[in-house]
Amino acid sequence: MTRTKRASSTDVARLAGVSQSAVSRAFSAKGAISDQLRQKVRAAALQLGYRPNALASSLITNRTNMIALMTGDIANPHYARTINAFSLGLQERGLHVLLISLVDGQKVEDAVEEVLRYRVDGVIVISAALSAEVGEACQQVGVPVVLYNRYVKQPNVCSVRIENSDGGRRIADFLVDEGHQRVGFISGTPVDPTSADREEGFTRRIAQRGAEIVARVEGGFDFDSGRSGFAQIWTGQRQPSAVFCASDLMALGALDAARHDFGLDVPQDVSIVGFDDLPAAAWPSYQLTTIRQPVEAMVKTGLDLLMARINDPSATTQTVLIPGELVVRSSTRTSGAG
Amino acid sequence: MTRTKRASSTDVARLAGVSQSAVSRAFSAKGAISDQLRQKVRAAALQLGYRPNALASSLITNRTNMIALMTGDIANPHYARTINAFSLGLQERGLHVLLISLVDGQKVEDAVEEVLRYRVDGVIVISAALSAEVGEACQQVGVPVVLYNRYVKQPNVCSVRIENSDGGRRIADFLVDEGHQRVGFISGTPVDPTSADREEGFTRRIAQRGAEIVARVEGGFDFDSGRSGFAQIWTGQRQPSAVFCASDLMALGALDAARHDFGLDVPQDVSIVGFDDLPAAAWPSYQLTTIRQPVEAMVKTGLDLLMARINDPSATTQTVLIPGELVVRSSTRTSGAG
DNA sequence: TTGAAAGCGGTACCAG
DNA sequence: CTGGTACCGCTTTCAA
Repeated sequence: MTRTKRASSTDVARLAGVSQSAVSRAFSAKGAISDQLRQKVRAAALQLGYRPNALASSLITNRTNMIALMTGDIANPHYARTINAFSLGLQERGLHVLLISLVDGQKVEDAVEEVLRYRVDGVIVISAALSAEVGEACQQVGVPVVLYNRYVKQPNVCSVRIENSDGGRRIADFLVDEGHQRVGFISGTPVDPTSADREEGFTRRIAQRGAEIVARVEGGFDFDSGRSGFAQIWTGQRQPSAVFCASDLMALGALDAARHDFGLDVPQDVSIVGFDDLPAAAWPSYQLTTIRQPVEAMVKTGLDLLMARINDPSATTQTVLIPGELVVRSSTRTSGAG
Repeated sequence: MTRTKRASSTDVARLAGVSQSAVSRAFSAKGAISDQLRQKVRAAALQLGYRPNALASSLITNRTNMIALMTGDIANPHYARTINAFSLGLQERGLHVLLISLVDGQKVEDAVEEVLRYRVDGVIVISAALSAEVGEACQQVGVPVVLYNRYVKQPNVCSVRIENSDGGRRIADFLVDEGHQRVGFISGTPVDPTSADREEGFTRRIAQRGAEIVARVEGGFDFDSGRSGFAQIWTGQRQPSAVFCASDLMALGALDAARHDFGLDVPQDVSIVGFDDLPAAAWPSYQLTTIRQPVEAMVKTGLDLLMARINDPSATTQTVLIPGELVVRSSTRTSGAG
């Protein structure tokens, strides 16, 4: 019984002996229709395996109930949990997710162009890769955009992000408080403002406190770059007593490098700090000191901003900054003095 | 200049002084149209910020170029990398991803129902949660389905999966070869056939080889259940010399429990084996012996199956079994004898 | 409440 | 190659 063509509202109407309007009303929540008629329609629909075509209706309602989620590498656990939270949150709100993975070399504009063809009701940008062009293009066609942990000097684009600079500052304070005077830093992808901001706050405060950054290497936010970054630092001219990595994943790599590639004792020989508070940061093997990103809260905020704009496109745009929380575990030395 | 209404092909046609058909052709790859006309149309389109409405065209072409990806917990690294691979592969093929996260309590049928409204060209099921109903519903409306690491006794549904039973068998052989006689097992979610198959192959072969399963606990595929599962095993009546966990994530938890909660030496005191070969399995802290799932190859196969069915719905359905590969690292003891 | 008819934004067939 | 026209499946006035 393979049917090559799906039943349409016309088919249902014919079978039920009612008008097409009746079918439409039977499936719409606020349709003014008698129970009796609705029953009849539903029965016919069931018999034909009819399901309303959401795309056809979008044509007239101007709502697709689809939101584009533009992301970077999903395999990166930080993105993974963010996507997960957004995906669940959107579904709870009755929206569907059009997932776009930005590939490294890919032209961002093309991806946006593509998405706009699908008439999504909104766009959420999580990726590290894009920014201004997107806001531009979407704004022109009136599609609300929310930037997650990104920002752009553009008006009319909402964003939520963690206080990166402040996070870096807290880590600097913490390390100096614990007696560190020579520290190192492993950055994320060079172009990423997230990494830059964390570094800025860190660097500035380290200097203010009279400590010194004796090594800095460029990483790429992934495990391996943390591992090789640490190696580069440790084999360099001056060895720091603590290394701050711009992301947890890199910190895990750095920690493993310290322990397993160099046979060091962490935190006695060197302290390691990350940023994000991934689940793995709490695993017994790592016990990483880090800045916690309250993902749930951030995602909720992002969704609220998006929904607000969708429901009222003229609503003022907002930028919400969310403070991180220093989570001290045992990858960092605690000074005897307290 | 915020426009509340987007330009349509009619608008472009009017501005360019051409027919609507011309606009359509100008944006379709195989449109028989002169370069000159195309230029003119494109210019007008650019001026109006026009983009073809993919949804409207789907109405007539019966193709949306959207594929539903139904998944479980994205935060689980195993799912994350699978989704990543599918997402990239689909994009390469010019398809878009409608991402559906199955929530635990959620009725699967509802999710499918929802997806079918969007007229996706195909469905890929990665989740642990669903199976038969989906195939049923989709098949009735002629939407190709591919099951990833799932199966169902249903005809007309394609699937790819790793040889779970065989993987369990190989691990049993490996452990016995290395001199283990008393082993333990931590399962995944009880209802999951993936876990059951791995266990079946493992258990049977362990018995065949004259070794013994001295402990078995139920886990849930996550880190914590591996950790607590190991604790349960180790504090039980008889301690095994090796524990096989139905997934890597659980194995990492078990390994951490052994080392950090019980102060054991892995692999001297106890060997730990997982299944999946997550990136983390290769991290220096873990060095987990496991069965590698060739994710890229499996996903490619899944996509090929899906595309074949989309292009020819009458194509015969296939089930592809892909063998896993035993990856021996240092979480397992190597017998001196070799 | 119910039905008829006019589109929503495109595509495809047809004649020229 | 180009334009006219019917129609995809649904929602939404507007009358009845």
